[in-house]
Amino acid sequence: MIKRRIEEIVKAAVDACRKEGLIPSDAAAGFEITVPKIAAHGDFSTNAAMSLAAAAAMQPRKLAQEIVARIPKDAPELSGVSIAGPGFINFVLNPGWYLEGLREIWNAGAGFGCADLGKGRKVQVEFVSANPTGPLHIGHGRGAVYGDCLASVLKAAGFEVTREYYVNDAGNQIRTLGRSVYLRMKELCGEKIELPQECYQGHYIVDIARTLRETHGEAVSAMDEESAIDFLGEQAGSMILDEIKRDLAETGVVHDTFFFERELHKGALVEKTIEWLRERGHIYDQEGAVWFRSTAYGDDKDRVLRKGDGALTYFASDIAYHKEKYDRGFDRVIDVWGADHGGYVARMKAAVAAIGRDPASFDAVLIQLVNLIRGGDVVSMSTRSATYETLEDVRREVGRDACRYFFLMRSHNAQLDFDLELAKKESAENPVFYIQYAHARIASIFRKAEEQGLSAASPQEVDLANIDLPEEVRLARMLLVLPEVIEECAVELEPHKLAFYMLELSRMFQSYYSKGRTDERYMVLAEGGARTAAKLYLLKNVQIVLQNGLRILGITAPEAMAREEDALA
RNA sequence: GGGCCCAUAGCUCAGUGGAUAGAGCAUCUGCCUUCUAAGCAGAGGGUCGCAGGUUCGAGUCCUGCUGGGCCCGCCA
Repeated sequence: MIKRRIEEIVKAAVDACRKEGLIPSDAAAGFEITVPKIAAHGDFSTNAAMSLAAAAAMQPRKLAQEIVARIPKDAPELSGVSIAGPGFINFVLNPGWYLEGLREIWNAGAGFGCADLGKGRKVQVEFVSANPTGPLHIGHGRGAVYGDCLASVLKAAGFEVTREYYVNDAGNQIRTLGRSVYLRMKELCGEKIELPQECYQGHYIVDIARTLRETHGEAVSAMDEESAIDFLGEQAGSMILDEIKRDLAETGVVHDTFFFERELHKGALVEKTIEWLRERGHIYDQEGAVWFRSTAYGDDKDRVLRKGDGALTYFASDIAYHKEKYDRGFDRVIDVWGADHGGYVARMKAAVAAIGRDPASFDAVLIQLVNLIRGGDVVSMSTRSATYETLEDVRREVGRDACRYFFLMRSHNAQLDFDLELAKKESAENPVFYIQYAHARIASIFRKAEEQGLSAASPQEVDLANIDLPEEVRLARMLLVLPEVIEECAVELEPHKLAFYMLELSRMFQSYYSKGRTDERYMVLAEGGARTAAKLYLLKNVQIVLQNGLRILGITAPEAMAREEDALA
């Protein structure tokens, strides 16, 4: 990684200063390597002289001179080092070094971009986890795509990742589902019913009732009401879960494991966990209820695990579930929740601490709301009524690729305006289209090249001197940044940065490509000799990076952009 | 009343304690005989919500305020 190399160079120079007593050996080593906003300031910059000036009792610029003096003049990576402003040390890289770096992309191919941040540690990403009581809405969709992409990013960053879906199949909601189906079934039999407000109102309940009536009608009519409701809840829940799985699969989201709350109860794991906590002093009884002392770990109030009526709370199951996660051997646990669960973070962190795990190994990521925009207006969404926008509707309308990209193109902790019209546009305004178009253009050039009997030079035979246009060097440099972007996404749990990177890279390529229209030096297939082979070599690397980035985002990399009229023909 | 999130160009948003705060859309001006113009180049447009503080340096960190979203149950 380029940045790391610069860091090593600066560190060596700073250490040399230390050895000579210019900087006290106990001074904090803190300095940063950054990319200046302004190109004229070079490719990389460090604040080392400024941050160490106080400890060295020197003027920053003076110290900068001392540091620069200890950087080898003949470092192959560098073509220039200068001191600027209040004491920045700026580095201009040797363009040839970037171009040499392309070899790394070519050789790694689909593996380029991977980093070793995770060092094989096991991380579980739990996401979606919607109760199987109805179809997924767009809020679930955002969480699903975020969680999936985060998992891919973590995998690329060197973690061993498991995608998990937690199914609440034991609570009241499943009973309510059972009751809703039960009533609809009676209605189908010609009875006049009244559907209570807390029941699920959607039409899908009627469909499920009809199916279950056909398959299990007789059995159900033989049951008493209570067992019928239980039975129907279980059946309907499993049918809906199948639908959710299909819906997710069509969105490109596939979980490795499904964990059922029922399993916890079967093994009496919730009770066992409460006892486990009790033995360690985290539990007390008060007013007939069993309490968890979460305030001991920073929660603002203690929480009930077993209610006065003897029933376990949802939170009790959650603790048992999370204990079970760690017992399965995960070094790190990430939960992806909707923003409305913000109030649960503190108690869950407390629970992780109480079960003897490092709270820092647990992250609850909150995904903010999605506003659907159609024609400039917010399409309002109400969760309880049957009128909310489903993930499936949106995906069918805009397509899977656009759907995913739009969910990923904003930081998860900011609300997202999802513009349906924009997502459908086939023009540069639509970022998904634009990125895919960049990939398709490259594919098209390669098709043309093949027709002309041309192909990319291999790293062994390419003459890098033929890649000499400033835009080409910039492109090469941009390509080499991918591993750093992925690391950043993984550290900050923010895959949207990859989405932005992809857009920026696409712009860079599209701009370069377009110059070929007016300036032959930029035209890839212009002269057909070693120069063309070198340009194709560069383009091949651009294509690899586009493909790898798109793969992590879960978006297809098309060989050609089919016009709508072509598709119809 | 308390907690979490958000506030940056007309609009949608990037922005790692660094130097002159950036994109896209929209507006205006150019560019098609060429590898896909489904595109490209350029111009204008800013009190980074407000007020303090921390320091060599703050859009970024801290405090207070204003405005908006979500949440605050022995619900799930």
